Amino acid sequence: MPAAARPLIPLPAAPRANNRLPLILDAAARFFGRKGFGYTSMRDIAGMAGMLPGSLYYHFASKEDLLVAVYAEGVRRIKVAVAPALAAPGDAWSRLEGACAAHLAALLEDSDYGQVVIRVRPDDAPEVAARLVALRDEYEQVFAGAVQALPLPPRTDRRALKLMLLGALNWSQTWYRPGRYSPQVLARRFVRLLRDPLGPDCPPDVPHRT
Amino acid sequence: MPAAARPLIPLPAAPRANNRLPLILDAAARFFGRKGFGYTSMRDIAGMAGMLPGSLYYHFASKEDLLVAVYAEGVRRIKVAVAPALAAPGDAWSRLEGACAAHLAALLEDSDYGQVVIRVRPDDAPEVAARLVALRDEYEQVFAGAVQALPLPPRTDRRALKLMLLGALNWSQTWYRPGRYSPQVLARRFVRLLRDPLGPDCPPDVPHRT
DNA sequence: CACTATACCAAACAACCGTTTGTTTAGAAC
DNA sequence: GTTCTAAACAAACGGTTGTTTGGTATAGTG
Repeated sequence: MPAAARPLIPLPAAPRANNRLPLILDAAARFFGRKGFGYTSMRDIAGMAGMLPGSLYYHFASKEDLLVAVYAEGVRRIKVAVAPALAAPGDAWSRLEGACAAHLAALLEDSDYGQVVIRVRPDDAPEVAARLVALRDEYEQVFAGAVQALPLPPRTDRRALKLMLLGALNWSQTWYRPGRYSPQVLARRFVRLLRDPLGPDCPPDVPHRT
Repeated sequence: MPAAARPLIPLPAAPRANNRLPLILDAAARFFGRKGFGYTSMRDIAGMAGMLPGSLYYHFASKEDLLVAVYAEGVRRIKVAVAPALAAPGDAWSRLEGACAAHLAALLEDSDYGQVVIRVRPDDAPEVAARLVALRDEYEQVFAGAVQALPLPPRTDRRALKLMLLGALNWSQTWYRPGRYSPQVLARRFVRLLRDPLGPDCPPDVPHRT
């Protein structure tokens, strides 16, 4: 590449300053996350973004394509939120707890994008269902890694453990109301229920460093 | 009111023999459970019941009222399925396991009614949301009883335990495919993950009677 | 047999849906 | 200043939605 004073090719067309695309994504995320995909109309989204319904189709070919964009951003944000917890110092259990707390925070408090990933079922958008599943799997493998890193008794069903924990976390969206449990407290309770013995064979007074 | 040989008032009108109301409920349950409330049209339901859309309104005043009927029947069936497990002999842990297995079976395999209760969010039908929540709570209290009966270490957060377990069970609807895990196996794995110690402070070789 | 409420059909209603089409505006490039 | 294009507007499209209305066959009762 010879260093020209100015590029011959104008660089994929400089985007305009007042690009309202992120505004559309935000509006879509809000509605998709709170009302669901099927219950949200393009008019809802356009209205919140301050545009007309038809204008959305300049940016996205269809409602389902718009969902994919929001969904992908949601997965990206959850991954970004969870990543530092997975790289934190300490033992594998506390890292898992941190990941759960971050997962919950991204899901329940931080933004609407995370809620979309959990709430919207891929089947709701049949045309792009496969892509949504792939995006979700992408994240779940990250989470599965945290479970894999645990020092567990041999012959423990780690898959069941992952399914159980992730299910409990995701379902919290249906009953969570701000105030009672914070994501941090909830994550600690859940992980502790798994790590510490509850059965009658193991005495409850085993000390733990918290 | 003079005691006549036969009642003067014809007794709330004897229902006709060929009453297709259960057929409507079955069709509605199937669609609500598999596609969701908003994605199901009255024409879908009427078509499967072999009727015209308008005919449904003889039996139900609105789509949301129809949902309430299906939802109530779903809750009833889950309760009926779980009840024997809660009354079974044995310790509280095995009773909880049985309840989880029954809950899962009603949710994943038995019929469409159970799926409706888990899948349909009360907010999807705003007009009757309160009634749906009340119905769901009705069952959850039954389940909470099973958790309450567990012999747990003092200061255990039983509410968190209930939320975690019920969340894990309900979320299974999103990933469950017949074949890999059976409801019985899954319930056993989940309960065992809670009962048995996983943490490093308690040795894994503690024997359990299964 | 006559009567009445039941359980449906047939057809339409207004509202809303996702999407398309043609046109206009605003900013950058030459 | 002209040209080009990104980014919007304005208005409609056909189709589907939940629901209503009016009529009708039928089964059970007196």
